[in-house]
Amino acid sequence: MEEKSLNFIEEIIEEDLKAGKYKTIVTRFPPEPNGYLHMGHATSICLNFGLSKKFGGYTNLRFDDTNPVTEETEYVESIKDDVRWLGFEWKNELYASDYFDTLYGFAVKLINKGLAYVDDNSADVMAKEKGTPTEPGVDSKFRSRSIKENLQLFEEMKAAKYKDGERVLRAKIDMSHVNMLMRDPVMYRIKHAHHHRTGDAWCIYPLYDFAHGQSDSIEEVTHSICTLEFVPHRELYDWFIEKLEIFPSKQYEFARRNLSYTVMSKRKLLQLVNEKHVNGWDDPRMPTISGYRRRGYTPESIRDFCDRVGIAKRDNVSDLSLLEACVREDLNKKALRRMVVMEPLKIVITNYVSSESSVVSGGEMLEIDDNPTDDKNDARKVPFSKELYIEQEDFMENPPKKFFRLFPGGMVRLKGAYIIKCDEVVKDAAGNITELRCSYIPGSHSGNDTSGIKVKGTIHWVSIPHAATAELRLYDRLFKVEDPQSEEGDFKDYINPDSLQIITAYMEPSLKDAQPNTSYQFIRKGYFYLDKESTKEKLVFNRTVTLKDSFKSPL
RNA sequence: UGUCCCAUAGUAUAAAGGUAGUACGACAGAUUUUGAUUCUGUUUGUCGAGGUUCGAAUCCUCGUGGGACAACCA
Repeated sequence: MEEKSLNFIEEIIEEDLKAGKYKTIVTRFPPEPNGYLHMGHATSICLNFGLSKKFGGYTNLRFDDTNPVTEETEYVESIKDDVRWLGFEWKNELYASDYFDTLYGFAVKLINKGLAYVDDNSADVMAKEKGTPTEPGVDSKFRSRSIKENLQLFEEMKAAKYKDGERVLRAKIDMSHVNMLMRDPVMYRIKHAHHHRTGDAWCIYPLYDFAHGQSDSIEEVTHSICTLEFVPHRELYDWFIEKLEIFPSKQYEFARRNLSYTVMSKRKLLQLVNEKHVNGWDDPRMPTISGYRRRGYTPESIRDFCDRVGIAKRDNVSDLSLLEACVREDLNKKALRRMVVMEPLKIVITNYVSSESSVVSGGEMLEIDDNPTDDKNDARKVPFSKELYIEQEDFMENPPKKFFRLFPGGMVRLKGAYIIKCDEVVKDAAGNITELRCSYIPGSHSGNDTSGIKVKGTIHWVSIPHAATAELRLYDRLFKVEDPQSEEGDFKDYINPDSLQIITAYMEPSLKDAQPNTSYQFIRKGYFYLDKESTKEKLVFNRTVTLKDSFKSPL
């Protein structure tokens, strides 16, 4: 068996295990519940859960809920749904807020060690004293407070004696440290805000740097994996763990996953939602997991995508076409084939007379495969009649060379039915084509063709008297440019105004019973999936992705 | 004019000092009752300059380019 090469994190883990550093590895997926999960999170989820699965161990789901003003239970629920949907099971469901007591104790410990102090300065003053990346900062005048005074003030902060912003607790490290994060970072701030889980029990909340690593340590996370922007935090992460003398979790960073023709930061996605450029977090155009789910992507295809893309430490923008290739590959195996006409052109088969044994009025029932790539050979019945719709684009009055479809005097096969010939083009007074009059070749019945005629093209069709209708939502890329965030100006200037097109289509009647959570391939058109807004009376389908189309229109 | 991270086909990712490979894309052809699928083939790459070495994508130095860092966000 061929061994797949390891990525750099897998290599680290393998070495750690070989060296006996850990008996078993523990990872965690630590979202802040302040938005919906997107494809970047999917990468992180696949990585973290994949690692513990591969090397033995487990993964916790931990909500990094240390900022009560941005976090909501709605987000917690959606995050859990998304992780489950992707196919992963966490060992423990945990919250940073579970550790507020412990964290408070850690802070007291540092004060007692003379490694933390209460600062009364305003945020402005502190920012000024902090210096810049090239200039050292200066010590706060409160830096030398006694341990006793710090202890008392910190307790008073907790006891709601002060207003927001009046005081903070800072680590005492080094105001001229080359790493800005080591210049006495704030550990606790006062926020008289309602927390989604702890309610009003607290009015001081730890900041990321005094919560994340500590939570990792409490859970004995062995490999704490995050994205590259946290590289400068690692030094502080290690400092707190060392001074607190707690379990030495280790942080490793990889490059955030970007996708072409979209944006991938919660802040930007939130803007798209709030400013109504899309219809909510699960709008099928969004790169959110819930958006992809609603659009008809499968968890398998997203996992496959994450797998194929891999991880590394350099900035990247993955090709949307790879994601699309992944869904197509998965859906090609699973999707039921159906015929749907999106831009109808009426044809009348002048010489067609329904057989006497016909089970449908004015026509006959034909049996057509559900999925030719499948050896189950399931099929459904499709009514055929004298009046049909075909796609407008499947007919050209003056066809170029290599046009395999219908044209005056030309022949095509109707999928699963007969070969027809176009005899006459009917136009209205304005010269628009309103109808085609065709004749069928009697011996050309699908499956037992005795006509001896070979045609180059096969097109799909729908019987007009039997057709059902549905709304089709056709999605295109959300942005006009590959990497909207690296363009000049506001990323929203690059929104694709045509990212959603809504049409009414004519469907073969079997689709009246279309099921939710089922992918259909509308033959020659793409993969479709019932939307959550669909009803019995009005069917609504989302186009998951088009079929690959190598037909080059000569125009 | 600081510190840190990064640099391999168009994109993404391998090659742990020893033949630069894979996937997607693009292009061409075969098959096809979906111009789909499937199959075959083609295309394109180690940021630059030095150094170490029998041998460098890999190690070192200096450049160049991109990114991160000055929130009481995460």
